[in-house]
Formats: sequence, C-alpha cells, structure tokens
Amino acid sequence: MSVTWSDWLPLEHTSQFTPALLAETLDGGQAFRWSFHADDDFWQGTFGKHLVRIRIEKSMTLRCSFPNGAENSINALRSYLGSETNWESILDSLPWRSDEHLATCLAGFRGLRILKQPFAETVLCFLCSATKQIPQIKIMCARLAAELGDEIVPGIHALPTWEQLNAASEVQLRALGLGFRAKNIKRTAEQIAEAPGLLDTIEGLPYAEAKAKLLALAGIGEKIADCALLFGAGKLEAFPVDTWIIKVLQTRYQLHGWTPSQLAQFGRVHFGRYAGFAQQFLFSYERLSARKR
DNA sequence: AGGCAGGTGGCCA
DNA sequence: TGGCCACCTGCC
Repeated sequence: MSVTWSDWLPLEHTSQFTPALLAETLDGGQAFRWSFHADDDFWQGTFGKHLVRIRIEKSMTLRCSFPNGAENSINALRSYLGSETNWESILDSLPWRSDEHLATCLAGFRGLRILKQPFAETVLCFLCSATKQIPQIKIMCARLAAELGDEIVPGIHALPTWEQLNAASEVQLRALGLGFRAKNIKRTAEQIAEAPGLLDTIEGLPYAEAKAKLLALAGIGEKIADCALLFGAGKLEAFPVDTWIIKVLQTRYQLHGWTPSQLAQFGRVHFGRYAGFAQQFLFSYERLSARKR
C-alpha cells in the first residue's frame, strides 16, 4: 500500500525565500534528512515523527503537503522552519555595516534561515558528522532511521530516539557504517539513559550552561555542541567553528595562528548575540565559492 | 593508491 | 595549555 498525500497547503509567503535558499536551508549542512525530488520539484524530509513535503512557487509562496491524516504536522513545520521569526530584522542587526565580508555573504544568501530541529535528533546527527562530508552524514542518518527508528509511513522511518539507540549495541551501530562514531553514540545513549530528561533540561538552559552539559557527553566537543544548540535548540549565539569557519576567519579576517577556541570567542564577540546566524552565512558563502572552483 | 573529510579525546611536554 | 595522533569509512 502506498501513501496518499494531502493537497499543497499554503505555509507562508515571503518575498525573500528562493528555491536556492530553501535548498541551502534544508540541505546545506544544518539538517541531514531532506532530499529533493526533481521530477515534481519538492523537498521531502522527516523531523521527529513528521513526514513533510515542501515546495516553493514562483510567487514565492511556500506550500507543504503531508500524508493524508497528518495535516496538523503543519504547526510543527512552521516551528521547524522558523516561520514566525523575523529573520530580516535579525539579519539587519548583524554587524554588516562595519564588516564588508559579512555584508557580501548576507547579500548572497539573504533569506537564509536557521532551523529549529528536534534537539535530541540534532545531537545524534551531529555526532555522526565528525570528519564526514554532508552526503556521508546523510547516509549514516538514513541507515540509523531505517534500522532503529519508528516507521512513519510504510518504508519511511523517523530517526531513532535515544532510548532506541541505547537498545542497540555498539556492534550493531558499527554495522551501519558509523565507524568510531558508534562508540560515542552508544556511550552518549547510556549517559542519557542514566539521566532521564537530560536533553530536555539542556535545551531549556541558557547557552553557556547548556553547552557545558553537552560537553560532558561522549563524542561531543565544542563544535558539535554548538551545532546542536544552534540548529536544535534555537540558541542563535552559538558559533560553531569547523574547518570552513577556521579557513574563513584566517584568510578573510586575518586571524592566522588563532586556535579554534579563540576563533569561537572572536566570533561570539565580533558577531554578537546572533553570531550563529552570521556563521551560517559565512559557511554557505565559503562552501559555494569552493564548489565553483 | 593514499590522503582526506563540517571532530574528539587521550597522551605527552 | 598546546601540539600530535588514533579513530572508521568511503570517495576523489
């Protein structure tokens, strides 16, 4: 039996969003669960127990579709996409007036957003991300879902919960191609099992405290903690420093010789309370430049 | 065919 | 603290 889908429901109208920006937001390294269906021009993905399709029309209207009967996922989707957030105003508050390179990046990706993904699965996806490129991370996440996650509709699974992960063995996780990440995921699953409600607590904490608690989990260092807090907990001040951002800050901000930790500090101070939002523009711009070469 | 990829943790000075 | 290296796997 196959899934039937609802009509395309209007999600929001925006003059800023474009197909390229939707792609960059859903599939540019924040989330790893979206795939583009070129034939019918829509994105399909899951977050939590929601299965969703999104498309953008020429009139710049975002429309969405759900498996019949699951139409109320639209509320969760609005939250996921930050539909209620005034991104334009946050963007304007970034220090682009005194930072020429930031201004260039903002101009190139105006309309880009930060997702608000379910925190627990954001932690999982970024535990998979260590020294992997986006396509590999997506494969790992897909395998985790297929093998361990609940089935949302026939053939499509949610990412596993931490309870489901804890029920798996490290050997079983390794068999999914996770490599050394399997041990970290297994250990973190155990730590979470020992402290029920831990992730919910962390999500509700202020940035610095939340980060300190995340760093105590196996396999989570500065970068992964910041990614989880930025893309999964709405903490826009989190400033993940990965190899791309190191390169940007060294070459375009003349910060050669700075350690990743010092660069993170610089980022939070220089870009301010929405540093993570700024980071995403620097990241997208740098990645796009690299692909063109 | 070997190096490297959106890191982390452990070990050493 | 700061630098180095092992760690899985797959793709260029």
